[in-house]
Amino acid sequence: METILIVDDHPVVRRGIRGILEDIPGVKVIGEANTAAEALDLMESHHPSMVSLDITLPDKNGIDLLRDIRENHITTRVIMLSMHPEEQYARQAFRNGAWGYITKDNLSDELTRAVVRVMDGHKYVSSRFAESMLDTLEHQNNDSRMKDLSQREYQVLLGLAHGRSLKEIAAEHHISVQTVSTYRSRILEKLDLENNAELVRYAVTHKLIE
Amino acid sequence: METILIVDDHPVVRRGIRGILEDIPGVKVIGEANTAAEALDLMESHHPSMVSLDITLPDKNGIDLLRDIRENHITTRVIMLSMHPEEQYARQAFRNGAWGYITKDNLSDELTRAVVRVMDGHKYVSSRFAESMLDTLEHQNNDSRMKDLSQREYQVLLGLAHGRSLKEIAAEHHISVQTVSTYRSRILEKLDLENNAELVRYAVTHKLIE
DNA sequence: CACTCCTGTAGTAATCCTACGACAGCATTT
DNA sequence: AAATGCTGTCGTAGGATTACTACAGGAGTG
Repeated sequence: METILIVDDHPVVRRGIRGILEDIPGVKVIGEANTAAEALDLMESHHPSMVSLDITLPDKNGIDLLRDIRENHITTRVIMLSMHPEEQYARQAFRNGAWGYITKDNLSDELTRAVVRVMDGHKYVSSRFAESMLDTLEHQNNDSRMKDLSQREYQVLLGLAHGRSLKEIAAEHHISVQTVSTYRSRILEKLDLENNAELVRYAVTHKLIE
Repeated sequence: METILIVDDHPVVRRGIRGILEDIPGVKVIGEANTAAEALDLMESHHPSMVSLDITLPDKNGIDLLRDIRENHITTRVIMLSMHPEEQYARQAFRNGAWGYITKDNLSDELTRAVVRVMDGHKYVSSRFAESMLDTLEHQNNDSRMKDLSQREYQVLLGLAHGRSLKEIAAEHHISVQTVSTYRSRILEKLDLENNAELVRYAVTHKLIE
């Protein structure tokens, strides 16, 4: 019996996921968490064999939580769910030990497939993502600058592109405003941009937002 | 019997919403659409009395769809769902005849409340918005249409979108930095934008730059 | 004509942002 | 092993930006 913990801050989504998972034979949902803290608590008490983890959580970045989980619960397999096909996150997810990465686009189909695959000990990547990964590999000439951003830098890039202030971004990631500002400088440097306006344009043309 | 059409491009979310709605006595979900086109088709064939409509759809902006629905199905009441609490959308939604606006944050609770309220002929706004709504309505009594930008404002819009600093723009036009800042404020107000990032995006999508 | 809206303009004070410098822990290279 | 480079993290200080407030002249309206 596979025991699964659902981590997502949107109750509707949790409900949807629970429904999907409970239709899979041999699977039991043992709990739902809507924050990283709650998730860790529940992991401590229930030791689920699998976790369905959203990348965006209120108190912590999903990737960070993934790392925490990997540290203390090595056997637990994590499937990351993302609302958007942001490739950068997918790579980071796998780099940090995720077993699956799917976007919520066509979750109903994919989640089942992913869980079944992972139950059998395989890794799972959505076909959609596989394609875009190929794409990326092919087109890396022009776009390779992106991959050089560190995780933090990427987070800040997204935040700024979305119009969040340094202060907000800092709070979101629990770091100081100055740190965020440093990342911003490094982003501009690495991507050869001059100012925030160019940064936003960069994000738009590279489909990181909208 | 209230007949409801669910419009959302994320199957999980649809599933969650369907579950919630089907728990309300007197409610029947008569279909699910994941694109605007599909939604209009289903409306044509089923004439639902209510629509649960996501603001972001693949083929069309939710607000636009809302407008279409209002044009051809005046009696159908629409409740808008949004993933994020972007107030400007809420305003637009009501301006375009929505009956309810809720964020998916705490959807399970709110959706039921909203549907029940709307079934009874009331409008529904999550309390979270109530305040900012009032604010806006007050402002909009006098003026609801979006006026054009003045010459100066347009110049500043272009300058900012190009990434020039207030200082540079001020020098360029021989006016003080504060004046430029005032124009900026008026631009944000008039175009219903929140910050410079949105301003840049606006300029990009309206082809004012690049 | 009186009234209101829009536009151009700017000051003040409170914040915000940014450039720079620092430093420690890794990873990679030599 | 020593050197180098990248990453994550901050502090300081001063310039930049912002929200507010203000006011005058012109346009449009009842």
